[in-house]
Amino acid sequence: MGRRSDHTRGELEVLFVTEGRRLLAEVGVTRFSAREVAKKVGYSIGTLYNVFGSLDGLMLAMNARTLTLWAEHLRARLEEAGKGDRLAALVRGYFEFAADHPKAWVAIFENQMVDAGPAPEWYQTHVADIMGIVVEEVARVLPAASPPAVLSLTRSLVATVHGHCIFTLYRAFDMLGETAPIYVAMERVREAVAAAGRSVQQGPLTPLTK
Amino acid sequence: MGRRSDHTRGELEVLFVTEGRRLLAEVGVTRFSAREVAKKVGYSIGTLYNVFGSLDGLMLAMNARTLTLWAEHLRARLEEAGKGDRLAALVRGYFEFAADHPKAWVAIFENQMVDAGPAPEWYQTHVADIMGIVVEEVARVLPAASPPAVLSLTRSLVATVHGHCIFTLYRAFDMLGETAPIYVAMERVREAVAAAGRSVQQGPLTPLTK
DNA sequence: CCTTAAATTGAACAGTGCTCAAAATACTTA
DNA sequence: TAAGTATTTTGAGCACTGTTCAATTTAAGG
Repeated sequence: MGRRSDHTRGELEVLFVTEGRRLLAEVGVTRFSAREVAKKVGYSIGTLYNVFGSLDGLMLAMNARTLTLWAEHLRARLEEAGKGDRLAALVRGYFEFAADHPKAWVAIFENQMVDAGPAPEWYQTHVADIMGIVVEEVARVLPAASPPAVLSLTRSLVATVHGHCIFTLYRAFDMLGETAPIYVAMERVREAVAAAGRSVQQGPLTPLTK
Repeated sequence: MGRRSDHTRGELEVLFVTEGRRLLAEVGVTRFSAREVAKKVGYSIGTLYNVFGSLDGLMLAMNARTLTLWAEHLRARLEEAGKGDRLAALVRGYFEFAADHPKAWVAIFENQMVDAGPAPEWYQTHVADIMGIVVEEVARVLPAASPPAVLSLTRSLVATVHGHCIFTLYRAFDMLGETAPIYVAMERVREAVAAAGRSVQQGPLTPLTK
C-alpha cells in the first residue's frame, strides 16, 4: 500500500511525538515548529500533517505523552511513600515533575485555550488517569466522605497545588519573599483535608457545593 | 520635528494599547497580530515597532493596562464590601475580572514565559500594586502577624485562588463534578487564614518557611 | 526658503501553519 | 513477471506572522 517500508503508522506517531517533545523541551511552546520536528524526524511536513491533522493535533499527542510520564512519576512517588504521608508524596511529585519538565508541563495548560472546545475523549482519558490517582488517595484519607465530596475536594486540592506550582515556575510575585512553595502548598492541603474531615464526622456545617 | 500633527507619542501608545486590547479580547493571545493592530489604529507596523520595540513590548503594555483595570475592579469590590468580608470581596473580584475579560486575563500569565527574564520595573510596579491590595487586607485580618508572615500567606492565598480560577476558566477537570469554584476557593482561604491566626496567637507550631 | 532633525513608512526577509496535486511506493491481481 | 490499483509521501505554494531599516514624509528653526 505504499507506506515506506521502514516505519508503520504507529511507529511514525511515536517518532514525531518523541522528537517533538525533545524540541518542545528545548525551545518551549511559543517557538515550537512543526516543520522543525518533521525535519529532525526525517519526514516531510506533509506526512506530519497526514498523521496529526494539525499542529494542535501534534501538541495534543505530545501533551498526552507528558501526562503519561507525569502519572508514572506520581505513582513512583506513591510507591516510595508506602504507608507514610501519601498526599505529601503527591504534592512533591506535582512540583518535581513541573520543575523537571517545565516547558512540557506548561504546554499542557497553555494549549488549553479559553474558547477551545473540549479535548477529544482519548485525551481526557489521560487526564482522568492522573486525577484518579489523586482521588484514590483523598478517598483513602477521608474514608467516611461521600464520593462526590471526595471528587470536589480533590479538584480543589489539585487547583491549590497547581496555583502554587505555576507561580513558582513563572516566578510570579517573587517580590513577596522567598518561601518554600512545596511546603506551603502542603500546608494548604493539610488544612483543607482537616476541615473536610471535621465536616464529615459532625455533618457539614457549610456544604461543599453551593 | 516630523511627528504627525494629530498625535503625540503618549497618545500613540494609548491608541495602540487600546486597539490592541480590543483585538486581544476578540481573538485571544495566540491569534493576536501586531499588523492587525497597526491597521486598525491607522498607522504602519513600523510605527508600532518604533513605539514598543517588539510584540512582547506591546503585549507588556497591554497587560499593564489589564492589571490596572483589574486593580480598579478589586478596589471597587472592596469599597462595596465596607466593613464586611473584605477577603471574600477580593476572591470574588479575582474570579469576576477573569470571567469578564478571559482572553486579556490569561494573556497576563501565558506571556510570562518559563525562561524569560524578569519583567521591567515599570511593569512590576503594576503587579506590586495589585499584590499590595491583597497584602493590606490580609494584614487587616491578622493584625498580630509579622509582615513577612503576611507576605508569605498572601502569596499562598493568591496562588490558591489563582489555581481555582484558572481551572474554572480552562474548564479543566470538569469531570470531577460541577462545583461552585468561588465558594470553594473562599473556603480554602478561610481555612488558611484561620490556621495562620492560630499559629500567630499561640506561636507557630510549624514555621511557614522551611 | 532652505536646512535639519525627527517621525513614519512599507517593501523585503526569514519564518510560520497548512493544503493538495503530483510523485513515489507497496500490495494485488493476471 | 508485468500491469493495475491503492495508499503514502512529498514539497512547492498560499496566506500569514514578527521584525528590520533605507527611504520618505513631515515639522520646526534660522
